[in-house]
Amino acid sequence: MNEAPRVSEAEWEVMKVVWASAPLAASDIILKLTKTFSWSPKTIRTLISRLIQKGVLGYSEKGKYYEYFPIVDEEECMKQERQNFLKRIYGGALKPMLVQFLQDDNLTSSDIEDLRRLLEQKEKNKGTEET
Amino acid sequence: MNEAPRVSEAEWEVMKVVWASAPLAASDIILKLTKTFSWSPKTIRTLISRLIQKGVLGYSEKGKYYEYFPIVDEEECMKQERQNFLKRIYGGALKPMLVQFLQDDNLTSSDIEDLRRLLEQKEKNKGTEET
DNA sequence: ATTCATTGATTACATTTGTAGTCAATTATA
DNA sequence: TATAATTGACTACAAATGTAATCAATGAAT
Repeated sequence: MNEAPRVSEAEWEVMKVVWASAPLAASDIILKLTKTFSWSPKTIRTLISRLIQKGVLGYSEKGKYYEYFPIVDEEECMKQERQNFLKRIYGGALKPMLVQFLQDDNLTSSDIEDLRRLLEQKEKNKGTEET
Repeated sequence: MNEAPRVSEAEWEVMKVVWASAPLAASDIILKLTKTFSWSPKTIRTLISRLIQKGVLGYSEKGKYYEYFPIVDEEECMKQERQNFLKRIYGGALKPMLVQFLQDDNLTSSDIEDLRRLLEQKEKNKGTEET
């Protein structure tokens, strides 16, 4: 029921903008992206077209111009990307991956505390889980 | 000093095999990969060639055939992939990413405990860090 | 009203990637 | 040894991707 439309790296940047502030006119998308990337407006329009073809971006004629909005859910897509990454690089082994990310050492003390609390919570839930 | 050779997904699978058991003859690489993927031996040889062109795979004439070995370090490459992923999907924000991975709920109780211990350790180190 | 700029559709083109096939030399085998 | 299979170099080709340009229609600005 749910095809997996491959969103390329450049296309992903467009989706991020749209997810963040949809609905948006093409010109708005272009404005935001040209601040971060050296992309021609033409290029960005191409990316938009492709996202529409792929069925992940939608549009409606609002007023004189199109207004674009996401068709697919950001959380869902991110989850998919997480799973792809995990599978591709770690063969799906979550813990080793987490350990390495933790060892990359980019966490503040308060991040660490938050994560510990989250894990504590998880552990408790495990305890009360149904078999 | 260190160009970033883009290793594609299929190529990455070849590297994984080589990292795991180098040095290997092409036929060995092919044997291992055809067990997991429906790739023609020709395809795998193409991937090997491209990896050599990209400078991430090396070979030496051992006996009658080539023996292949990795030029780049697996840990380094994985770190690079982690960073790419983190940047691309989370704009570089490590904690949110970790939280989501944790919430995907694929950890056993003992995984969770290990991670907690690791975080505890990290927190201690933070305490004794030089400014 | 005329001209310029913008929008969206369509087309372009090089590079990368997936997925092989060809071919000459070499090796293994009948 | 004659023949078949394998190896490695080179070639092939379509789809995806990055990166635009062209073109017709529409809207904006003088």
